[in-house]
Amino acid sequence: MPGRWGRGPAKWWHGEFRGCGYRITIPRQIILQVLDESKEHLSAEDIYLKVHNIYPAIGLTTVYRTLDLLINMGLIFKFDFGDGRARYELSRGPKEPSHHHHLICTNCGRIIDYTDFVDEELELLKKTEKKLSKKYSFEIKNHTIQFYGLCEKCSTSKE
Amino acid sequence: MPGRWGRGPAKWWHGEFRGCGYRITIPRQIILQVLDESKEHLSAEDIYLKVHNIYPAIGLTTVYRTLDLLINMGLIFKFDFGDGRARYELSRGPKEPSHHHHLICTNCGRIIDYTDFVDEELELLKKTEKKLSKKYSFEIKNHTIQFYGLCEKCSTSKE
DNA sequence: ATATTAATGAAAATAATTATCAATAAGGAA
DNA sequence: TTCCTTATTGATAATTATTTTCATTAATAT
Ligand SMILES: [Mn+2]
Ligand SMILES: [Mn+2]
Ligand SMILES: [Zn+2]
Ligand SMILES: [Zn+2]
Repeated sequence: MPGRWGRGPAKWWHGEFRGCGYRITIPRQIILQVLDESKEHLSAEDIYLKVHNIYPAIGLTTVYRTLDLLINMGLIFKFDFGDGRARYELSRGPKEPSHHHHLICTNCGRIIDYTDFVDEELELLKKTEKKLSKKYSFEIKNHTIQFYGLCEKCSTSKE
Repeated sequence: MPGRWGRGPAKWWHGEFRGCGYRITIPRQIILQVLDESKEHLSAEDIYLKVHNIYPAIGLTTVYRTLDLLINMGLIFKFDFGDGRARYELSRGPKEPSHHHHLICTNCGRIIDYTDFVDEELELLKKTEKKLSKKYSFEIKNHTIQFYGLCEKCSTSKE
């Protein structure tokens, strides 16, 4: 069954791979597909299981290796939300620029993506980065902002 | 040699322990002492080794257990800077309120504490927290802000 | 189609953290 | 102080996420 995988229209990230001399393999394509289709914050094992449904030959090692590669290429971000495993998400889709921050419930682990910034916030962030860059001679590439606390459910159930 | 440890003036956190019904033990006192005396971001093993110099009977398990306790009491913060081990620091000393953010070099792992906020930053942060609390019914307890990039050394050595 | 070699996956190795459990010592009562 | 209760400890074993190894496979250029 030739063409079972990878024969569709070239994806937006093919160029990125080619430019770096990396091969476009079936595992890599499906891992990216899984990341693209999920709105959650997937762990390596989550990804492994999802890929496994589509391509059972996948190995967990390959998932880790590919995630590492994607991080270095800047295509995904790696997060630690305190549950003992790393979690990953696409840094930017072809669609919307998905920059956002996180609200993390320290009781149940729920994660809320927070995207509705105000101009004021973005402006100040830019200004702060500039200030820090100069003062510490630090070349800032990106940032994370996380708010910890109790989600609605956990907050009310604790009274 | 009675009074070898723990006979000095009562520390600021003794009340916190008593209030929770926790016992004030030698390991706990020395772990807090080590955290208090260090300006670095110590890992559990770092702490274990430092405590071991003062109190060789210490066990690594106790370090982990105590750190967990201190986190739950709100006396320390736990951070992940991406080097595979958690790092800890006192959340507030008796001296200065030490709230700060971090610059993290993704090349050499250097961590820079950043404390020189502007009023504008603090104000906006407060405002943002209030907005998020309301919109997502999320009870915000604290936050982390981390900037990733290249430190001076790594930035220049890469040209 | 063939050659080259990057990429893969099974398995073993690592390393941080957690669980177990008998021994110890903190803190209250006498 | 001395004794009692039980929270705390530390040695050890267990767990678990991630890495390393290495022989096999498959993506790409020719
Ligand atoms: Mn997110
Ligand atoms: Mn710090
Ligand atoms: Zn919750
Ligand atoms: Zn550096």
